[in-house]
Formats: sequence, C-alpha cells, structure tokens
Amino acid sequence: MSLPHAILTALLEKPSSGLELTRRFDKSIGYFWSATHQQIYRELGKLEQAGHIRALPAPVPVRGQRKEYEVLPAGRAELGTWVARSEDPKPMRAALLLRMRAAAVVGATGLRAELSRHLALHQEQLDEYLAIESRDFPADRRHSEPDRLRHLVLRGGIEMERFWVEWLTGALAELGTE
Amino acid sequence: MSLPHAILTALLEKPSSGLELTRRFDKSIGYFWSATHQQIYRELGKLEQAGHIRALPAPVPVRGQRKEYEVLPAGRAELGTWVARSEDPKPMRAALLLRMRAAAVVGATGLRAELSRHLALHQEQLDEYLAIESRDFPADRRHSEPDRLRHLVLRGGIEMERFWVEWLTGALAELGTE
DNA sequence: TCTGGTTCTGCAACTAGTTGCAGAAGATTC
DNA sequence: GAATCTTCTGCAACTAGTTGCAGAACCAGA
Repeated sequence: MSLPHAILTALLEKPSSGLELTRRFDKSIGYFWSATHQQIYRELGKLEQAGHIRALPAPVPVRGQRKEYEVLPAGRAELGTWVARSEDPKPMRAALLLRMRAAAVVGATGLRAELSRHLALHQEQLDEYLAIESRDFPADRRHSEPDRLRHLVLRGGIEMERFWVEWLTGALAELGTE
Repeated sequence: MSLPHAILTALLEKPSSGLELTRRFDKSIGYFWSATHQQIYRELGKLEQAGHIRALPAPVPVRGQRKEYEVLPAGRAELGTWVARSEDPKPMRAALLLRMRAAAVVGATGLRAELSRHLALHQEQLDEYLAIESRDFPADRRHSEPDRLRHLVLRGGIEMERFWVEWLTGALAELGTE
C-alpha cells in the first residue's frame, strides 16, 4: 500500500491537481513508484474520503473541472507513521532475467537485440539522472537534511541504472563470444 | 504476462508438481520472479487447458492427489517466441526509496532501524548467491552455453544485491552524521 | 459560431497478484 | 484403529495495477 503515501508525499512537496500529479509521476517520484492517471484519480478520491487530503475550494465544482488538492494534518500524520513502518523488501521482478533463464533452455535466438535495446534505454535513464544530480546537488555546496535525503534517493536511482548498464554490457560481451 | 513462461521454463528444466514448483519459486527462479502457490496452481490449470503442458498420467485422478506436469511441444514453442519478444523494462518499485523521499518531507524518525534491517537482509541474500556461484560455477572450468547464460542470470542477482548493500551502507553513513 | 484539437477528469472492465481457508491423502503416534 | 499432523491441491474473495473509452471545459482558427 505505497501509492497513497507516494501521493501524500508529492502533494506535500506541492499541492497539485490529478493531471499534474500524473505528470510528476512520469518523472521524479515515478522513477521508483510509477502509477497511471487512473490509479491516481481513484486514490485521490479515497484519500479525500478518508480526510487525508482536501480539494482546494473551486469557483464552480463541476465534473471535468480541474481540482487542486492539499494535504490535511491527518494525512501528514498518516505519512509520518508510514515512514517509520517496517516492511520487507519485495524480491525484484525482472522479466529480462527470466528471458535469459528461459533462453538457457530453448536457445537465445533474438535475445542479443533485446539486450542492446535495454542497454540503450538504461544508459539514457542514467544520463538523465546524472544531469539532474549535477543540476540539483552540486558537490561544492552543503545541503540541508531534506536535500541530503533527496540526494540519497537520487543516488539510489543512479546506482540502480549503473547496475543495469554494467550487467547488460557484460552480458552482451559474453554472448558475443559464442 | 511472465508467470506462465516462468513456469514453462521451470518445467522444462524438470517436470514437477504444483508444490515442487512452489518450492523452486521460493528460490532459484523466484529470485527474480516470485509467485505464490495460488498463482502457480491457477496458472498450471490455464497452461494445461491451453495445451502447453500436460499432467503425467496418474493411477487415480482424484482431487487432492499430487500431479506432475510436463511441457508439450506447443508449450516449448510458445516459450521460444516469448524469449525473442521485445518488452520495455518496467520501472522498479522500491518502497524504501519512497519512504526516504517521504522522510525528506515529514522527518526521518525511525528510518535508520529499517535501513539496517534491510542491509542485513540484502547482505544475507548476497552471501547466499555467492555460495551458489562458487558451488555451481567454479572459475576454473569451461561452461556450456546454457550454463554461461544461467551464470549471467546469477551474476545479475549478485550485482543487484551488491547494489543494495552498498547503497544502504552509504545511506546509513550519511544519516549517521546528522 | 461552429468545428476540431487539447486538457482534465473519470467510469468500467480487465489482468495480475495476495490472503485466508479448507478438504483429501498419507504418515505418525498413542 | 482412532486421533492428529503434514503434504498437496485448490476455491473464493480480496487488493493493486492496466487499458480502453468518454464526457466536460478550454482554446484555437476559419
């Protein structure tokens, strides 16, 4: 049950409408917790019902009208207890590793192309993260506690992509010698 | 739709019953594609219906009776085309990174303990992988193509765990200086 | 002004994964 | 030989996430 908390975090960083949230989930937060606009709208409804957020007063409340949400004290409290909650890491789900394992049984035809494709995608993502890092967290500045935490999160994304880039590079080299 | 293919792969490696599969999913395959026994039984039913696998003839076919499954040619063919299929990498889902991001907003109380706990878990998993590696893939032997692929998959698991161990270690150090 | 694109919200139906429970078969113990 | 424990299979109901579609508001340009 992480999505509501992802939304609370995003709304605390900045009150937003459903679509704005969707966009922000396409980057930033979405880098480690993705969601479709559908999930987000549904969850916003639930959160409002639960009294964790509220829609900022709009001139005319009509369907199809843009609505901005902000977090209420109850929502902030809920997020606080969730942060301290303990939760076991879920095993990763990597279809590509599964494919390779299957390839060991039925043959690796066509796998090379897919590996290169993924390599390019991860390389691209890595570059994007690195660009964000040098923009938002220059090495020559002291940062506040919240910023240090945010930087740690970004480092997580960076190292994760680096892992993929290196593994894929190695895998291609290994397959190349066949 | 990876689960059926994970099962086909497992069954090709060795025909098994539902419960045996469940156990093998608790390790090996499950390291990068986990599944509960429920999912597995349901999927076995579907795969049988689709003509991809069949139950080995049993003396008395009763409910509650153990059933062994083997892959049929149609199932092997299906797996072959799936291996060559192209599929975009899904963004990772890391609740821990989300927690840290939330902590940047509402405060990091209680997060340290959770980080240490995860560190221990990942370290343990890493050690397990390394043990498997030195047992199954000793450096001084040439390996067959399928074995080289399986080794690559295991390397993936190893490097992934190493990523977590390093990131968590760094994060704890960073939080320690607060 | 009406036509047609874009933005924003949302319903409905689906697929995938999880949890709780229960029944049959076989082994074990008293 | 009856109680009970473990193994194995499975149903049912749930939660989470995805896909397809559509309607209202807004904003062009002809």
